[in-house]
Amino acid sequence: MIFSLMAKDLDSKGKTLAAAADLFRRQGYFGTALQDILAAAGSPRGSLYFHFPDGKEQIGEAALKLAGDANARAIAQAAAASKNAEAFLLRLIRGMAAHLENTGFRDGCPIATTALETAVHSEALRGAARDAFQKWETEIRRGLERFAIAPEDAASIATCVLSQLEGALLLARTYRSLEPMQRAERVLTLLLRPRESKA
Amino acid sequence: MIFSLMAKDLDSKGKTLAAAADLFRRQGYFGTALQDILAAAGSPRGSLYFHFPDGKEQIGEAALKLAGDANARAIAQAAAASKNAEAFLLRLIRGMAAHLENTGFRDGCPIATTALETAVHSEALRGAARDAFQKWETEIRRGLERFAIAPEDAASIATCVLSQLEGALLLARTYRSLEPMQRAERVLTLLLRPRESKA
Amino acid sequence: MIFSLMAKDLDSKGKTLAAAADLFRRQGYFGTALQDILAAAGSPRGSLYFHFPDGKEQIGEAALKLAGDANARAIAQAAAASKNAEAFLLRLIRGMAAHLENTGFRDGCPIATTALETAVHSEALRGAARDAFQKWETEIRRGLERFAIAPEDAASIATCVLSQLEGALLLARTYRSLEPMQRAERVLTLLLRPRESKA
Amino acid sequence: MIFSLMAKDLDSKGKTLAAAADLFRRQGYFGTALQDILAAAGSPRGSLYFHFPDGKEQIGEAALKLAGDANARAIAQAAAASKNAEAFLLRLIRGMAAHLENTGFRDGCPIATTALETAVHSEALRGAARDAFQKWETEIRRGLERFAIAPEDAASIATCVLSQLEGALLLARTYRSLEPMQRAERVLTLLLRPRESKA
DNA sequence: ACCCGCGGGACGGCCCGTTATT
DNA sequence: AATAACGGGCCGTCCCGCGGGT
Repeated sequence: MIFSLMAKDLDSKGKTLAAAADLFRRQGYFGTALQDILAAAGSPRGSLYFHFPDGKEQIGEAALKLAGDANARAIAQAAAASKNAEAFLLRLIRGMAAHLENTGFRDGCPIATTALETAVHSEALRGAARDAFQKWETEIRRGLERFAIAPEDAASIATCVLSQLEGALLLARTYRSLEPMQRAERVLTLLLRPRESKA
Repeated sequence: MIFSLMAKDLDSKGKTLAAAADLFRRQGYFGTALQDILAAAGSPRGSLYFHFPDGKEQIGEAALKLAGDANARAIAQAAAASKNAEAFLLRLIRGMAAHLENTGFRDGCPIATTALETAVHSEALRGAARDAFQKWETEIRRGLERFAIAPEDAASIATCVLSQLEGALLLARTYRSLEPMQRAERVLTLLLRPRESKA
Repeated sequence: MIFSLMAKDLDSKGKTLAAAADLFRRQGYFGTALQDILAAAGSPRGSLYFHFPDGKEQIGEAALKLAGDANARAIAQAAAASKNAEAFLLRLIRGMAAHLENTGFRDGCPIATTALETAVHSEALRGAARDAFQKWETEIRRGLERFAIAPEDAASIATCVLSQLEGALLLARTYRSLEPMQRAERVLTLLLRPRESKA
Repeated sequence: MIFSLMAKDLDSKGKTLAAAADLFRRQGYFGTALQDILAAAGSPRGSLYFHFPDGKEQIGEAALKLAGDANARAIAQAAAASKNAEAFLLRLIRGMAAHLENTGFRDGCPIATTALETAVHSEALRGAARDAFQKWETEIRRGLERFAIAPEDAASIATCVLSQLEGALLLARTYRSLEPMQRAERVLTLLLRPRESKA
């Protein structure tokens, strides 16, 4: 059966992965011990090596991909549920702000911490982080194009939107305050204004 | 003499601190071992706990403060050297982009990595990161006010500018590409436009 | 059919055993992981405990027996192919020297390493090693008796011959040089001289 | 004070080393865990990495050197205490046999096991084992020359003597019997006979 | 009935951040 | 203020059963 297979898969590998993604998001990559992941997932130590023969790095890669894909889907859904570009972007940032607040400022971006930690240490993890960010950018761009943003603008705006979101998340988490998130809304709005003739 | 004192101080404590700040910037807090710092500074092992009785956390705090203050000064100087607000903000981001490129995308923000890593682990380090970011915001705000930006706008714009810079640095480092930095310039320009009536 | 049975057996159990014997010879018992054996034999993991319910120790025992019997047969063949006692012993040591050289000094005695490693750890493996060595001694003794060596001398000489061979193999492997093997030939020759009146 | 310093040194590093040499002799290199060594020496875990920064391999090297040098000295002393060549060689083998018996066949050659185990795994350990064996050969040769053995013969005889000793030790340990040691005496005696004209 | 993918505890060695001694 | 030593804990992986497939 499909369901039992999925359930089975999620009991062993998927559960570990979900726990890993969660912990990497909160504590970062180096700040999370494999022990923590196993304890959170309720998995024994040895089975980990079976599913992830390359060890922690492979878990990190898979966790980044998992979180990246989940977020990409969420972005696409936000676009589909919004009736204009501004609503779309505001939905994104407000969703993040709400999640941040709900977790007591513990759950920030699931990629950023690991990306920064491993930018120099591991090419594989940097690559996984890059893929995740790029997927997000792509989804934001697609969402914008949905609302008739000119394609030549959408890509550039998407990058700025993502930068702003990431920066605001970083500050909000560090300040333990939603103010950076709220102020960031202004930027999102400004970015959607028709670009003036550049002289 | 002031100079000899500084030199002397920089031989023992300051040198260690400079090395720590550098390594934390590139490798993050948990990714940097005390051994690495000692090796980079050429300091002997035992003397570390003479200068920093509270251990690694204290070194981290001091390193964050060092890097934070240095950057705050650089922001103030950028403001002083610019003839209008746009030039000021562009100088900031272009300076960062140049540094990033010059170090092969190794030197990103000296605070962000440690801030994210320790947001949950250490209240002291989160506090030090917060202080650094806030000093930067303050300096950016002051720079903007220098160019007649309305005080009630300057604070908000400063937060957005810092968010955008941080986010762009994160993406640029992860992508190993300056494109996010270049695209971020648009945001900085947009933020300086006179705010329209919000209807 | 005998052949298909052998082939079948050698595909599953015998293949694993052959790989084990090979690896134990080169890397020793503790230096060889079950994983290495499985990888070399191309066998799956779980089937191992079907053939060897007692685990690694049982594999070690079987591998020692396999290598011991093969070598015993080789000794008997060497005796049969030689026309006098000296030729017999020289054939033995030169065969070993050639094999050592052909494998880049990797293939030494297939028993010695495991025998020494497990002399204290496992009574079963020490027993298997003892059986192998004793079979060799017996075959050497028989070979000598074939050439009219007095039975009361043959047993003693056989022990000395085996000791000399083993010691020379050890030194040759450690030195990565055939010189100990060549020098050992002298001992083999001396042992065959008629024993003088010990007066 | 020199003595207290020596005692101090032997309490930390030397004690660990002595325990390591002992355990490697009995259980082999891979069969001995660092934990075993530390437990036997009563040393704490972390100090090991201080004294031996390169880890187990470095301990192995040092232990092989320690045992090798001690044995080389013992050989020289045996030569000095003997009144002819035969007495010298018999003293060697009988001393080893006595030690073997006294330890219940647990203490064999302190080098051989590790030498065979690591012949393929570690170049450093193979080198250390080689050095030890060569020192022994040299001491045996010197001892023989003391008793007017022709220099061109002494080296060759020394190699054969060492081979015979090592092989006999291997068999004796595996058989748990002194017989191979006793029979080896014959070889030592034969080796000292004047070499005949080789025609 | 034979086989094997998957999962499970247990150490193995390494190294980290730290403290007494001097 | 620097050498010497210290436990703790991390990651890897080792050797081993339990259930489903064929």
